Amino acid sequence: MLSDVMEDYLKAIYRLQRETDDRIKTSEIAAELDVTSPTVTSMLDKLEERELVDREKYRGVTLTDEGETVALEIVRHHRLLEAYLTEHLDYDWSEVHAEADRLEHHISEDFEARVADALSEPTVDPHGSPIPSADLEPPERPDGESIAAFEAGDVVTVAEVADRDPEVLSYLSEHGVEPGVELEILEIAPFGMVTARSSDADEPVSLPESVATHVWVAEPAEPEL
Amino acid sequence: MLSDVMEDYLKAIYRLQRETDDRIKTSEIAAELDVTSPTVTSMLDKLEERELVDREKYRGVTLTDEGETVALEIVRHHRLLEAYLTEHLDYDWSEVHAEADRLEHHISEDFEARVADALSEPTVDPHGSPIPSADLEPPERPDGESIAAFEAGDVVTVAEVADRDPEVLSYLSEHGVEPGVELEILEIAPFGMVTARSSDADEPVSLPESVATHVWVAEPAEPEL
DNA sequence: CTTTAGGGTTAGACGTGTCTAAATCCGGAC
DNA sequence: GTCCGGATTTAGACACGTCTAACCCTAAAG
Repeated sequence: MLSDVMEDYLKAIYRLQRETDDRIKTSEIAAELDVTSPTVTSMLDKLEERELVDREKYRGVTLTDEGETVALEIVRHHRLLEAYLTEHLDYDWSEVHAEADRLEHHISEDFEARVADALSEPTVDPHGSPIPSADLEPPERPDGESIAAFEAGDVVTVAEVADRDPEVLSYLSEHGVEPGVELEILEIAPFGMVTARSSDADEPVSLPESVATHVWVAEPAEPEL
Repeated sequence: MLSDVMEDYLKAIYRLQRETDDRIKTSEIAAELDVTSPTVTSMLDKLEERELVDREKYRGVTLTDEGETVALEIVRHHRLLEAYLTEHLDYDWSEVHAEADRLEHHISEDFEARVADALSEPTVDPHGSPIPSADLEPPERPDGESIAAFEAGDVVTVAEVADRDPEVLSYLSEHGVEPGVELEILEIAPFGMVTARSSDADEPVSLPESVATHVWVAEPAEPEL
């Protein structure tokens, strides 16, 4: 049996691994979870002991298959909960993250199944992030691009908004930037700020680079399913 | 901020207080929570420190008003969750206790409000237990009687089934003993076993005293609401 | 009033997860 | 090839919640 905290570390490593594709360093995990480096080191000792991570001292960790499975289970819980909260309890997609973070460790397999069933086995959460399937097979990396990679004049469809800050999300929500909308890129400023017009808003919206890189678009020739 | 564990102690004391109406002894709490007496003593130190319980060393505790409010909040969470799970996620009333026990500490006030709203502010949970109101005022003790207090020939309406063992509950459920049904008392055996016929089952059912005392009936002349 | 059985509390330990301070390692700069 | 700065790990402490063993209080029996 794993503690909630261990699950949080595995989830954090999983997320970082998705982003960087490299060994994950102590300090990255520390930043992600808002703890100090020695705390991370001691937890990595325990996770290595349990063969949930592969470790090279001083050079970071990667998840073992078993560690990845645990992480996927938590991510599945998290995203199913987010989807359920928006669909059935009237939450806005910008609000669900914190609630899901608190509940994800405490639901039973039975609960998970009933929620998945109530939602007809959804494949993406309200942010457009893929929900791991019930068998917890590692999903394909669905490679899209951030809107920061496009140019003025391009028109793209938002697939995923990969931010977790509710302030940012609620701003995006209010300005028509959410999964499914079309965005016409109006300008990419030299310092990375993206200005775009949403099919879902009257006024254009400008996003600093740090936010724009979290707004993802599926590959160009992706037909609607 | 209180820990989950502290909340569990307060909930346990609250429940015991409802039953016995007396100072609650260390050993009772220990039995309720399945921990040892010294563990309870040290937790009582902390709860007293925070003025959540009134304590007389060697003679037990009672909840302070503040402690009772915390307990009511947890009980409200628990019972709302039970109601929600049966109403919206297709759980049987005999299965919901364990799930609610795990979730009750981890839902936000917002979540609580949305669930209550989705259920239209319910006043009883699926076991017939009263759900504390949102203002957390201590509810009246709704004094009913256990079916063990009746005699052969009496016909009563089940108001509450105050057991938490899922095995017992599922047995009762299968034999037609649940809140709302009518029970014709057929026999009270000398050792306390109650045999009754449910309006909701073909065969009579016999309940040992330990179970029968958990099946409650509202006061005699209670009109249906 | 005294004794005593049984429950309550104290003492001391342990595992978890966290911290700060100190020591140590790695890798890039020169 | 050596050195140094920044990151990592080690060392040691602490709060929490739990335990066992030992001690002590209360209340009931006589």
